[in-house]
Amino acid sequence: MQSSKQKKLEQNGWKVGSASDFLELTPEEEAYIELKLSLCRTLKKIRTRKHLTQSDLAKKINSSQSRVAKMEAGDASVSLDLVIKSLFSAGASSKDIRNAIPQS
Amino acid sequence: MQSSKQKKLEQNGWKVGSASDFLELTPEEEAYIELKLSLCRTLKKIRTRKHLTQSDLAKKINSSQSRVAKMEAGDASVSLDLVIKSLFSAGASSKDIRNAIPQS
DNA sequence: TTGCAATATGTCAAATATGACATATAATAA
DNA sequence: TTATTATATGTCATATTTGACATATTGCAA
Repeated sequence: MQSSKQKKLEQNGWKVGSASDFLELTPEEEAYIELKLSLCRTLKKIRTRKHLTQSDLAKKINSSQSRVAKMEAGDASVSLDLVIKSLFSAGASSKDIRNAIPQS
Repeated sequence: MQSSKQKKLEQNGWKVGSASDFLELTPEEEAYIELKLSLCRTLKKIRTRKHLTQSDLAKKINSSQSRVAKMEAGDASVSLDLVIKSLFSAGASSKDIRNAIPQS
Protein backbone atom coordinates (compact mmCIF):
# COMPACT_ATOMS: atom_id res chain seq x y z
CA MET A 1 0.00 0.00 0.00
CA GLN A 2 1.26 3.42 -0.90
CA SER A 3 1.57 6.36 1.40
CA SER A 4 -0.74 9.28 0.69
CA LYS A 5 2.35 11.38 0.16
CA GLN A 6 3.56 9.18 -2.64
CA LYS A 7 0.09 8.95 -4.11
CA LYS A 8 0.01 12.71 -4.36
CA LEU A 9 3.39 12.79 -6.05
CA GLU A 10 2.24 10.28 -8.60
CA GLN A 11 -0.97 12.20 -9.21
CA ASN A 12 1.22 15.13 -10.20
CA GLY A 13 3.01 12.98 -12.72
CA TRP A 14 6.11 12.16 -10.72
CA LYS A 15 7.75 8.92 -11.63
CA VAL A 16 8.72 7.73 -8.23
CA GLY A 17 11.59 5.30 -8.39
CA SER A 18 12.23 2.95 -11.25
CA ALA A 19 9.95 0.22 -12.53
CA SER A 20 11.66 -2.37 -10.38
CA ASP A 21 11.65 -0.17 -7.33
CA PHE A 22 8.18 1.20 -7.18
CA LEU A 23 7.72 2.08 -3.57
CA GLU A 24 10.99 3.65 -2.51
CA LEU A 25 12.61 6.95 -3.31
CA THR A 26 16.32 7.22 -2.88
CA PRO A 27 17.28 9.99 -0.47
CA GLU A 28 18.65 11.91 -3.46
CA GLU A 29 15.40 11.62 -5.41
CA GLU A 30 13.48 12.68 -2.36
CA ALA A 31 15.71 15.69 -1.67
CA TYR A 32 15.45 16.81 -5.28
CA ILE A 33 11.66 16.50 -5.41
CA GLU A 34 11.18 18.22 -2.09
CA LEU A 35 13.41 21.07 -3.15
CA LYS A 36 11.47 21.47 -6.35
CA LEU A 37 8.08 21.39 -4.65
CA SER A 38 9.25 23.88 -2.07
CA LEU A 39 10.30 26.28 -4.81
CA CYS A 40 6.93 25.82 -6.50
CA ARG A 41 5.11 26.72 -3.30
CA THR A 42 7.39 29.72 -2.88
CA LEU A 43 6.56 30.89 -6.37
CA LYS A 44 2.86 30.93 -5.59
CA LYS A 45 3.47 32.78 -2.33
CA ILE A 46 5.58 35.46 -3.95
CA ARG A 47 3.33 35.90 -6.95
CA THR A 48 0.27 36.46 -4.78
CA ARG A 49 2.24 38.67 -2.40
CA LYS A 50 3.08 40.85 -5.40
CA HIS A 51 -0.57 40.89 -6.51
CA LEU A 52 0.18 39.29 -9.84
CA THR A 53 -2.20 36.95 -11.60
CA GLN A 54 -0.87 33.81 -13.24
CA SER A 55 -1.45 35.54 -16.57
CA ASP A 56 0.58 38.55 -15.45
CA LEU A 57 3.50 36.36 -14.54
CA ALA A 58 3.12 34.30 -17.71
CA LYS A 59 3.55 37.46 -19.75
CA LYS A 60 6.74 38.36 -17.90
CA ILE A 61 8.30 34.98 -18.66
CA ASN A 62 6.90 34.67 -22.20
CA SER A 63 4.85 31.67 -21.26
CA SER A 64 1.21 30.91 -20.67
CA GLN A 65 -1.17 30.95 -17.73
CA SER A 66 -1.56 27.21 -17.90
CA ARG A 67 2.14 26.64 -17.50
CA VAL A 68 2.26 28.91 -14.48
CA ALA A 69 -0.61 26.95 -12.98
CA LYS A 70 1.28 23.73 -13.55
CA MET A 71 4.39 25.14 -11.94
CA GLU A 72 2.51 26.20 -8.86
CA ALA A 73 0.79 22.82 -8.70
CA GLY A 74 4.19 21.14 -8.63
CA ASP A 75 3.51 19.33 -11.86
CA ALA A 76 6.32 17.02 -12.90
CA SER A 77 6.30 18.40 -16.42
CA VAL A 78 7.96 21.67 -15.45
CA SER A 79 11.66 22.19 -15.15
CA LEU A 80 13.53 23.71 -12.27
CA ASP A 81 14.95 26.16 -14.77
CA LEU A 82 11.51 27.56 -15.50
CA VAL A 83 10.62 27.69 -11.81
CA ILE A 84 13.77 29.62 -10.96
CA LYS A 85 13.35 32.00 -13.89
CA SER A 86 9.77 32.55 -12.80
CA LEU A 87 10.77 33.23 -9.23
CA PHE A 88 13.17 35.95 -10.31
CA SER A 89 10.62 37.39 -12.71
CA ALA A 90 8.02 37.42 -9.97
CA GLY A 91 10.37 39.53 -7.93
CA ALA A 92 11.87 36.94 -5.64
CA SER A 93 15.24 37.75 -4.13
CA SER A 94 18.12 35.34 -3.82
CA LYS A 95 17.31 35.30 -0.15
CA ASP A 96 13.76 34.16 -0.92
CA ILE A 97 15.15 31.32 -3.00
CA ARG A 98 17.71 30.42 -0.39
CA ASN A 99 15.01 30.25 2.25
CA ALA A 100 12.91 27.97 0.09
CA ILE A 101 15.49 25.21 0.24
CA PRO A 102 14.32 22.63 2.75
CA GLN A 103 16.49 21.76 5.71
CA SER A 104 18.61 18.59 5.75
CA MET B 1 32.23 45.47 -28.22
CA GLN B 2 31.25 42.70 -25.90
CA SER B 3 32.46 42.24 -22.39
CA SER B 4 34.70 39.27 -21.83
CA LYS B 5 32.12 38.01 -19.37
CA GLN B 6 29.45 37.89 -22.02
CA LYS B 7 31.83 36.41 -24.53
CA LYS B 8 32.48 33.57 -22.15
CA LEU B 9 28.77 32.99 -21.65
CA GLU B 10 28.23 32.82 -25.36
CA GLN B 11 31.13 30.45 -25.81
CA ASN B 12 29.31 28.11 -23.46
CA GLY B 13 26.22 28.27 -25.65
CA TRP B 14 24.21 30.78 -23.67
CA LYS B 15 21.76 32.76 -25.68
CA VAL B 16 22.21 36.10 -24.05
CA GLY B 17 19.21 38.31 -24.53
CA SER B 18 16.93 38.24 -27.53
CA ALA B 19 17.86 38.94 -31.12
CA SER B 20 16.88 42.57 -30.83
CA ASP B 21 18.64 43.04 -27.53
CA PHE B 22 22.00 41.49 -28.01
CA LEU B 23 24.13 43.21 -25.44
CA GLU B 24 21.97 43.38 -22.36
CA LEU B 25 20.76 40.75 -19.96
CA THR B 26 17.74 41.54 -17.91
CA PRO B 27 18.45 41.37 -14.20
CA GLU B 28 16.30 38.24 -14.06
CA GLU B 29 18.25 36.52 -16.83
CA GLU B 30 21.46 37.47 -15.14
CA ALA B 31 20.38 36.21 -11.73
CA TYR B 32 19.23 32.92 -13.22
CA ILE B 33 22.45 32.34 -15.16
CA GLU B 34 24.64 33.28 -12.22
CA LEU B 35 22.73 30.97 -9.94
CA LYS B 36 23.13 28.14 -12.41
CA LEU B 37 26.84 28.71 -12.94
CA SER B 38 27.41 28.91 -9.22
CA LEU B 39 25.72 25.55 -8.74
CA CYS B 40 27.87 24.09 -11.53
CA ARG B 41 31.03 25.28 -9.81
CA THR B 42 29.78 23.88 -6.54
CA LEU B 43 29.19 20.52 -8.17
CA LYS B 44 32.80 20.33 -9.28
CA LYS B 45 34.03 21.34 -5.85
CA ILE B 46 31.96 18.74 -4.06
CA ARG B 47 32.72 15.97 -6.50
CA THR B 48 36.45 16.46 -6.17
CA ARG B 49 36.19 16.89 -2.41
CA LYS B 50 34.54 13.46 -2.34
CA HIS B 51 37.27 11.99 -4.55
CA LEU B 52 34.86 11.01 -7.26
CA THR B 53 35.76 11.02 -10.94
CA GLN B 54 33.30 12.38 -13.46
CA SER B 55 32.66 8.79 -14.50
CA ASP B 56 31.93 7.79 -10.91
CA LEU B 57 29.35 10.52 -10.60
CA ALA B 58 27.92 9.77 -14.03
CA LYS B 59 27.23 6.21 -12.89
CA LYS B 60 25.41 7.43 -9.81
CA ILE B 61 23.06 9.59 -11.86
CA ASN B 62 22.70 7.14 -14.78
CA SER B 63 24.36 9.54 -17.15
CA SER B 64 27.69 9.79 -18.90
CA GLN B 65 31.07 11.32 -18.19
CA SER B 66 30.65 13.78 -21.00
CA ARG B 67 27.46 15.16 -19.53
CA VAL B 68 29.08 15.61 -16.15
CA ALA B 69 31.91 17.48 -17.85
CA LYS B 70 29.38 19.73 -19.55
CA MET B 71 27.62 20.39 -16.28
CA GLU B 72 30.81 21.40 -14.58
CA ALA B 73 31.76 23.59 -17.52
CA GLY B 74 28.48 25.46 -17.15
CA ASP B 75 27.34 24.41 -20.59
CA ALA B 76 23.97 25.88 -21.54
CA SER B 77 22.71 22.50 -22.69
CA VAL B 78 22.28 21.14 -19.18
CA SER B 79 19.24 21.68 -17.02
CA LEU B 80 19.15 22.91 -13.48
CA ASP B 81 17.26 19.74 -12.68
CA LEU B 82 20.23 17.62 -13.65
CA VAL B 83 22.65 19.86 -11.78
CA ILE B 84 20.60 19.66 -8.59
CA LYS B 85 20.14 15.90 -8.88
CA SER B 86 23.88 15.57 -9.43
CA LEU B 87 24.67 17.70 -6.44
CA PHE B 88 22.60 15.51 -4.16
CA SER B 89 24.06 12.37 -5.73
CA ALA B 90 27.57 13.72 -5.22
CA GLY B 91 26.78 14.04 -1.55
CA ALA B 92 25.97 17.72 -1.30
CA SER B 93 23.82 18.80 1.60
CA SER B 94 20.96 21.26 1.41
CA LYS B 95 23.29 23.62 3.20
CA ASP B 96 25.85 23.24 0.41
CA ILE B 97 23.20 24.13 -2.14
CA ARG B 98 21.91 27.00 -0.10
CA ASN B 99 25.41 28.41 0.17
CA ALA B 100 25.88 28.17 -3.57
CA ILE B 101 23.17 30.71 -4.22
CA PRO B 102 24.79 34.05 -5.02
CA GLN B 103 23.96 37.12 -2.95
CA SER B 104 21.61 39.84 -4.18
C1' DT C 1 59.62 10.08 -24.08
C1' DT C 2 55.45 6.55 -23.45
C1' DG C 3 51.37 4.96 -21.24
C1' DC C 4 47.25 5.64 -18.85
C1' DA C 5 43.58 7.77 -16.35
C1' DA C 6 40.79 11.90 -16.20
C1' DT C 7 38.59 15.42 -18.43
C1' DA C 8 36.87 18.10 -22.51
C1' DT C 9 34.34 18.64 -26.86
C1' DG C 10 31.26 17.54 -30.64
C1' DT C 11 27.33 15.01 -32.53
C1' DC C 12 22.90 12.74 -32.69
C1' DA C 13 18.51 10.07 -32.13
C1' DA C 14 15.41 9.57 -28.42
C1' DA C 15 13.27 11.46 -24.44
C1' DT C 16 11.37 15.31 -22.14
C1' DA C 17 9.75 20.20 -21.55
C1' DT C 18 7.71 23.92 -23.98
C1' DG C 19 4.04 27.58 -25.20
C1' DA C 20 -0.29 27.70 -27.06
C1' DC C 21 -4.81 26.55 -27.03
C1' DA C 22 -9.34 24.72 -25.56
C1' DT C 23 -12.05 24.12 -21.93
C1' DA C 24 -13.30 23.08 -17.13
C1' DT C 25 -13.76 24.69 -12.49
C1' DA C 26 -13.74 28.09 -8.71
C1' DA C 27 -14.61 32.37 -6.59
C1' DT C 28 -16.80 36.60 -6.17
C1' DA C 29 -19.83 40.25 -7.29
C1' DA C 30 -24.20 42.16 -9.20
C1' DT D 1 -29.27 33.43 -11.16
C1' DT D 2 -25.62 35.46 -14.54
C1' DA D 3 -21.30 37.62 -15.63
C1' DT D 4 -16.61 38.03 -14.91
C1' DT D 5 -12.10 37.04 -13.54
C1' DA D 6 -8.75 33.72 -11.84
C1' DT D 7 -7.10 29.27 -11.75
C1' DA D 8 -6.89 24.28 -13.13
C1' DT D 9 -6.49 20.51 -16.47
C1' DG D 10 -5.68 18.14 -20.79
C1' DT D 11 -3.60 17.90 -25.39
C1' DC D 12 -0.23 18.60 -28.96
C1' DA D 13 3.36 20.09 -32.36
C1' DT D 14 7.67 22.11 -31.59
C1' DA D 15 11.82 22.99 -29.03
C1' DT D 16 15.16 21.65 -25.78
C1' DT D 17 17.63 18.27 -23.01
C1' DT D 18 19.09 13.65 -22.71
C1' DG D 19 22.53 9.59 -22.52
C1' DA D 20 25.57 7.54 -25.49
C1' DC D 21 29.35 7.50 -28.26
C1' DA D 22 33.63 8.94 -30.62
C1' DT D 23 37.51 11.34 -30.12
C1' DA D 24 40.56 15.10 -28.51
C1' DT D 25 43.13 16.98 -24.81
C1' DT D 26 45.21 17.24 -20.36
C1' DG D 27 47.94 15.74 -16.45
C1' DC D 28 50.93 12.86 -14.36
C1' DA D 29 53.72 8.91 -13.24
C1' DA D 30 57.30 5.63 -14.91
